[in-house]
Amino acid sequence: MATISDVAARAGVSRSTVSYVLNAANTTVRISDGTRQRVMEAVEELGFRRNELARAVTTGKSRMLGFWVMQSRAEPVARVLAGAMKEANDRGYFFKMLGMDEKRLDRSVIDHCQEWQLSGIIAIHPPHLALVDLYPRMREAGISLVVIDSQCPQKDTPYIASDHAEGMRQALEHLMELGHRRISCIAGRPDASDCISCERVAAYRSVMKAHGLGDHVSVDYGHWFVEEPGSSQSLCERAARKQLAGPSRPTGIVCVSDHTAMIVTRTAWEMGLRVPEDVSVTGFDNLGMAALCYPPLTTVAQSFEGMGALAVERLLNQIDAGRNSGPSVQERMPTRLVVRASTGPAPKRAE
Amino acid sequence: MATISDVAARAGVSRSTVSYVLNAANTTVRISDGTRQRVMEAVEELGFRRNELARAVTTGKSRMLGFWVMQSRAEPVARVLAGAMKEANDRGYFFKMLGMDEKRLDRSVIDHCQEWQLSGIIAIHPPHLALVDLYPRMREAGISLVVIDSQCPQKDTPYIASDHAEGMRQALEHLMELGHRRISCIAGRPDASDCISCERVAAYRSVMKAHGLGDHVSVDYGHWFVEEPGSSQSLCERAARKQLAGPSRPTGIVCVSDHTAMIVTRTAWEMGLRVPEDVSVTGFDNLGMAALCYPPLTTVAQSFEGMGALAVERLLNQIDAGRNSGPSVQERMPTRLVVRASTGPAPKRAE
DNA sequence: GTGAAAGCGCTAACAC
DNA sequence: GTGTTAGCGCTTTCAC
Repeated sequence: MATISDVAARAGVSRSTVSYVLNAANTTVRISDGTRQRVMEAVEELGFRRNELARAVTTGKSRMLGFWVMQSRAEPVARVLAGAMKEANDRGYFFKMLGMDEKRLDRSVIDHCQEWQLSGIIAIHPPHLALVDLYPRMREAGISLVVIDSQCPQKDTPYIASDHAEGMRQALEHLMELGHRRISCIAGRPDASDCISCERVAAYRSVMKAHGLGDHVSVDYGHWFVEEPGSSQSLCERAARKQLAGPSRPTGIVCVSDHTAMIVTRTAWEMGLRVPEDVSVTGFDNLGMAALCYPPLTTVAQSFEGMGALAVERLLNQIDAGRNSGPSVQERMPTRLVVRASTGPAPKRAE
Repeated sequence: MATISDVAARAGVSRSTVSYVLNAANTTVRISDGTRQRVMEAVEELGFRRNELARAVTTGKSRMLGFWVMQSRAEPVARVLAGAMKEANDRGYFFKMLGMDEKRLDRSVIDHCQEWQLSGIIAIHPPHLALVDLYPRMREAGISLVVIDSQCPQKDTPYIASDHAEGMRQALEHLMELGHRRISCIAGRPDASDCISCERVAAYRSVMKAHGLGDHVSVDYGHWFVEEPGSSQSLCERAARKQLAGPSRPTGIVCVSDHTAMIVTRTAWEMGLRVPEDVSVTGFDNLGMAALCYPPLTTVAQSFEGMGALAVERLLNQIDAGRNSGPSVQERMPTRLVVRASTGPAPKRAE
């Protein structure tokens, strides 16, 4: 590999001159057109590629960001990452992958950031405990952080998530417009740390109350998302069976995730109930499968790609602002209701 | 950030001594326990973290691998990445993300590898054209490459994919054991470049023939996988409707992907056919949704994580072997049939 | 066993 | 405008 010295020699100039023409954008130094020509030609002829590693050492900026993922939910993670990468690449940054289903890295994330001079990291749904421990230390170490979709983030942690409450409201009001009044909810596991689900459930309760349907509020708990399908389903299924049994069953069920909604739908079929004729079901996420299943799922779409892109924007702002950046913000991405075929008019039933 | 010099000063030794104790594993030089003690204490007290960037510059090895993804199919990509990362981390390597849905990087992949001293890259389903162009140049540049699941890889490209033929055989023989004889196939788009689908279809044909069912061979084409559900479904759906119409319809349908199978199943429901009572359906992939839909999908599981891990192993072997590595291999990962509820005994019907 | 010194490839303050 | 020089943080050869 040709180095900058080789280029300098070939062009008959000094190394710094070469560096200047290479960094034309970042420097005030002006190089004459003739020299620049010769340098560029030499670069071309030698197939020279600048060593970004060395560059990062001298400048102290690696232009690498970390992407830290715990508990991978495959599709959302991939989509957030895709959105983040697109935005980062546009700005000349790249991602180094950290974590990904690892309970923890062998050396801590902070060590890793320091060793690799990472400017900052995006952490996607880190568990509460990991975050409580980590964030103050990162702050102290001067490493920027933006969290996506964590469980119970502390109030001062820069944080991006969907507007769960708004999403839930969209789903509920959609059902209400279709005439549903008896609407129940199937939520994530009742685990206190699971705030994403909690937020949605809280919204369910308050929207129901606001529409004078407080008496119909009914929440049961399944699993939040599924890694190993086996056991997880049964919890959700049990919740669904419980709610769907008997004549006073709900006419609509809002679920806190597409996974949950799929299981609820399946359970309904298995119980001889038709969706949406007998019971309408809504999901939350709008994963790929939502469009494919039968009936195609009415669900609240999250903009995973959008969250990724926004996270990068916030992260880079933070980095540019230096370590004494302004007060960190928590932001909510708008959700969008996607109406498909799993919801329909409320059946007329004796109550 | 403390540097190695700070540590040296504090421990009262030279910088090289510090470097030696830090690299105890890689060097033959032995340091006395006393000195090592003092150095380690200094490291501790100063909270010293070695600058891996600088280290990479001097050694010329970045211990970073590239993960290049085109045309993201979210879940498979995420799972391959997870498997690859686990393996890489165990060996002290990390991934820098390249591509991800970008049609191409602004600077070419090769430039990027050279600039960042990447030891090698994993490319997941790169399009045929990209690969044809790229591989020889990478070879020339001395950058190792392992391809996962490409369309039509050249024979000399190190390549890992599922044993599609074996997987298709598993699905077919499962149906045959259940008494099915009239088994049709729904494949990816008839696009010539789509060899993954082609391999499965070819296997379908040959297994059918081998069992004396050549007369029942029937292939129709939908979309291979779905990014934007809207239009894609209709193709698959049309194929399914065509096959399922009339009394001489197949009793079993093998699909080349879970996506396809979901659509076929849905179409069957919509046509008033029951799955599996009237028609059995198999998928291919075993994505998360396969366990959640109704009925839960019998499908051929691919070990995405396994492919990722194996790719890393092969890549690192290649890297260790130097640029004149042995003949590159193409490997097949075993598949595993997961029997769920979308398949059942063939219905007795007048033929 | 330890240190001095040269080097990795690049940037940037300073001179001319 | 361009070159000289020092420096980024680390590794590694070579003496002692």
